[in-house]
Amino acid sequence: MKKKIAIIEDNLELRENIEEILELNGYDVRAADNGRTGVDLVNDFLPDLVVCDIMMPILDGFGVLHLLSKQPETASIPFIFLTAKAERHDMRKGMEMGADDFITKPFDDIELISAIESRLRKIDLIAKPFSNRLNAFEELLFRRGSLKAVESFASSYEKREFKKKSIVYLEGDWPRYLYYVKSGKIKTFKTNDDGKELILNIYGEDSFFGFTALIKDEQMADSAQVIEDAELIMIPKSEFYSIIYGNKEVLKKLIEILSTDLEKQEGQLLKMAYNSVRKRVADALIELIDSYSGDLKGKGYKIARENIANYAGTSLETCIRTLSEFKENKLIEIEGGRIRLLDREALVRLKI
Amino acid sequence: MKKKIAIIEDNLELRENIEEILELNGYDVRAADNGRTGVDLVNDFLPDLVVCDIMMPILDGFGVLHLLSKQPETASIPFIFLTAKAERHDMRKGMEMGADDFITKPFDDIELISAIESRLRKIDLIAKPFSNRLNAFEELLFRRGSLKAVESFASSYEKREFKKKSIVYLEGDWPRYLYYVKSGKIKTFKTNDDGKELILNIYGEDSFFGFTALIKDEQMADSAQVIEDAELIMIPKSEFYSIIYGNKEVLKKLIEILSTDLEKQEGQLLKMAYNSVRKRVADALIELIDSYSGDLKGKGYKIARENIANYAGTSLETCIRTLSEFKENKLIEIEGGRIRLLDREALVRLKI
DNA sequence: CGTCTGCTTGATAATTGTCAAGAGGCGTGG
DNA sequence: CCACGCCTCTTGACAATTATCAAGCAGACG
Repeated sequence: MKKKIAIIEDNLELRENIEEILELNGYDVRAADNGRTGVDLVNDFLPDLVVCDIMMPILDGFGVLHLLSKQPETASIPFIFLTAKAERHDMRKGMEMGADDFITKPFDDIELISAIESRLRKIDLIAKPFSNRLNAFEELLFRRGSLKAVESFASSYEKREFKKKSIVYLEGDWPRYLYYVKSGKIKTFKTNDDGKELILNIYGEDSFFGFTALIKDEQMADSAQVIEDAELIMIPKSEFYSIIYGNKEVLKKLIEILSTDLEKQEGQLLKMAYNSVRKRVADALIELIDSYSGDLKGKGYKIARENIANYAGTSLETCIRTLSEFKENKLIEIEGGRIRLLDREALVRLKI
Repeated sequence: MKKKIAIIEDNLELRENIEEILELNGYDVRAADNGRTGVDLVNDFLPDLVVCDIMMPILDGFGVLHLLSKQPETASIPFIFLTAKAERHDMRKGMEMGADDFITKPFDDIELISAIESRLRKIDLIAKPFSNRLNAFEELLFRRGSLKAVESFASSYEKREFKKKSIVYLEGDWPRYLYYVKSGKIKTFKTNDDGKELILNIYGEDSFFGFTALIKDEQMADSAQVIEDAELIMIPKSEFYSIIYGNKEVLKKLIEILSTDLEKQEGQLLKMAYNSVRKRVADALIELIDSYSGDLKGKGYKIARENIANYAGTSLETCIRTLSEFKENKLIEIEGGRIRLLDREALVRLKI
């Protein structure tokens, strides 16, 4: 599908000129001739990018940017200013307000197109739907090489294989890497004074872990252990910082990820406080099986009882007893230690 | 104390000129004459701001910025590029890499100083120590007016008074404001299917709440209720977005805040799973009393038992029984319903 | 003065953890 | 190939913890 671009420019000649250039380059273009109609156009057209003059009658470029950045639907549309020769003052103001780029008049076709393409390419990397929680982030990390921003960016990161049960890091370690799971499964957990373990997360293929400690540059607050032979890509701390702090879009994504996690954990907390063991075990089972998705569906899942117990925050024996109950109630089936769901819905909706 | 500025510039005349200007303006200035020594200088001197030429032999300005942004200690030092006339290409590249401003040669004293001061002022707002979790963020929000970025920024937000027990918002509402507590106390909580309530947070004077839902623009995941007559300042959604998304520094702060919260909640989860009611009640009591800090120290704190119970995730009666135990053990004192800590340390360190 | 609300204690039942012991599977070394 | 030890899974018995229902008491308030 054609990319949509909105142009806001009061000068007729210039406006038509830009429209023509962009249409020739295969974009779907609409234009407005002042700030106010421009804002309406953007709200209506929801373009992939806005090119906007700064000096305009009625509502100037800054006003347009301000209005658009107030609405979540339009806040993240890339915004390129047109400015009559680089006025530092304007530039500074625009940057502070969140403009993405500047094109100074007069400009030629190539300049215009290259500025637009560079910006669209960049937004493409991060605008992917948020289905797999870290997809966008990942793309940004791994495709970054192709943007050849700086030569010294190592194109390949360290890759290591970890055997089942081996420790990736321990609570209290200083963070040195961001980890990306290429294959296998990792659990992160915390241990209390009595040595009881609570699993916080299970990371399967294609996910990142270990960034909270990196962000704060503090000791790890949890431990990570392999529960299925894994291959991890380790992105060094320094790379992580330059990726994170260099780019506003990555920061935004990261904020979304963190607040999603936060909400999820609030839910967990409520469950842990008041749900019966029965419900907690059911939830843990569902969560674990989902994170094992695509394994051995026919035969059922081989999941260590201890992991279920530690995820549900209960003792091993109680957990096993509850599983036996589920078995009697025909909710699950156990065969050779492998668990198969018979009535997933009932497990999810469990009343008591 | 004098602000420290590092200058990296290969041209002798220009370098000495800048040094002189800045020293006359009361800064503590050091200079390096190429990129490599410049990086060493910054690592050593840890300035409040770096002014750096782009075109230099040995290691150019981009290289310097890249190296500095890899190290957490130097990643957030404001970075101003000197560039020979606004080359759009360089500017774009620099912005992508995280430069904060550009000064184009030739420039006069006023330009240089104003760029530096504007940047330092901005960083000052957010660089405050992170003692009260949201102080920095707050400053940014409320002082923003003084930066007079855009006239249309309303200088005063809606302010409302809430009586004890009144509801600020309910789980499932759509977010419309970011809330700032000017006085009083608010609790946020979730309710499970049986109607049991778990308190997630207590917000006292000078703190913000309600932003997770705003960030994701989704329905509220918790409810908020007043537990002590409160005065709330309500920052409309649209303002929130333009503040958040317009500024990289705010984004960074927000990430820190979120990951701190996330870590704290992981700890909570562990406690909720395995700690005895005794420990949970002790923790809840400490947390609540801390959030009531500065109230009526001498007489003890008037805290509803129900709130302690809901924070600890236990039944009201059990909570009261546990408090009675604490009283017998001389850990606390209860007089006219007011609770006073006698042995805070013992409560914190409680074994069983 | 009555009524309401919040705090406290008692009795009892339900839930969950702990200790103990046995069954079955799996790999290893003889 | 088999026996052995080790590990995980499972069940039983019992004790400890915690919730629930019920009732009384004190202070606040109209």
